[in-house]
Amino acid sequence: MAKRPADPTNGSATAARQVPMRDFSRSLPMSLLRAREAVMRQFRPALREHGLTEQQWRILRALASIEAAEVTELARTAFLLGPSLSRILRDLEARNLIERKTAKTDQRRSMVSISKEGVKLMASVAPSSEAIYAEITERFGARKLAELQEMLGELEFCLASANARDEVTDDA
Amino acid sequence: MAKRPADPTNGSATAARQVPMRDFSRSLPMSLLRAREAVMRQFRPALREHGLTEQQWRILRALASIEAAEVTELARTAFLLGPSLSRILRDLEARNLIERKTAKTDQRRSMVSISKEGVKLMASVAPSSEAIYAEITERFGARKLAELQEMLGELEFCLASANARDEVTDDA
DNA sequence: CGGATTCACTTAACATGTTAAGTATTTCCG
DNA sequence: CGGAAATACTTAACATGTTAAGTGAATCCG
Repeated sequence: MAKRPADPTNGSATAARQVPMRDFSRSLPMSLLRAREAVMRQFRPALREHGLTEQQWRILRALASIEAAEVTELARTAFLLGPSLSRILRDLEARNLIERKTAKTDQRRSMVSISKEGVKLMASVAPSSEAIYAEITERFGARKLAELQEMLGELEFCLASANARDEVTDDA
Repeated sequence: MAKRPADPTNGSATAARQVPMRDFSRSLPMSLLRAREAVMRQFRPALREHGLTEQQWRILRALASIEAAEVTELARTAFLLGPSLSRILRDLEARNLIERKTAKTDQRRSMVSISKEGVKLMASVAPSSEAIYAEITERFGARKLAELQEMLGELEFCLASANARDEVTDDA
């Protein structure tokens, strides 16, 4: 097994047709997607062993660091859309990994927090998670990793402002 | 609107509980996820105008550059899993954007190619797609973009070999 | 006060991601 | 030749991504 990137079908012999365009495999979205997938492939097995998906793990991690949070705030922190979060919270609550109670001052808001069981589960996963992260850091190089994260942050930032401009154009 | 990263709830006042761990928002998977999302957010509206999802667009692009391909080959090129690709091809075929015919030498294989309509659709989307890519390049800087892609490629590469090792360990 | 808005979610609906199982075909090999 | 194993998909099942619509509670204002 273990397919290498050296397969004949992807050779350079495929002439561009009508639309030149950047070589597909080198587009930025593809690069980001593949890099992320390569990283997550390292983590998924460990999470799976504990019955957690990547997103559930994100939520638990977020909750563990901020004590309690409203759903909207949690969505922003864990970078999930509302509907996804709604479903996942329902499931995590059913598994007793989180707790919810509606805020007293505002009945619309619901405060989410990690449960004792949730903390315990986190504690059991964290070591392997950290080990995997450490291995990635070692393989790729700590300095390069920091550089990469820096660049990713800049990319995000300079595209975020592009959206703000769109909002201005919207008020026609 | 246009929420800035400066919200009080994420302040530095939240003491770590029991599991220190890296600050959540700075984990590599999150950085990659957010960067990619920032990029795709630029493209999605244009694709949507033409009734295409990101994945459908990936497939059309891949097909346009390689003439005809087997499903497995296409999956590798467009970086999609088999089941996803199966569904999408079914839909694209129903919309007459692609064509399929089983290979003569091997009845299991099916050769996929882009249809005349598919080419036409691509031609109508490509300009705005290229324009968006150009704007991203300008905002972020062409040189930095190249550097970023280089690093992403390296990351992918050095993690790919990690899997090969796992396979060796599997044969117990 | 009270209807219109806004807000904080939740549901719904459809598309994809992910893993496992199923199907048909081909190849291996005894 | 013929059954076991491998191959190339496809289906199934469940979880998430994404957009739109729905619901109940708070707020704005007239």
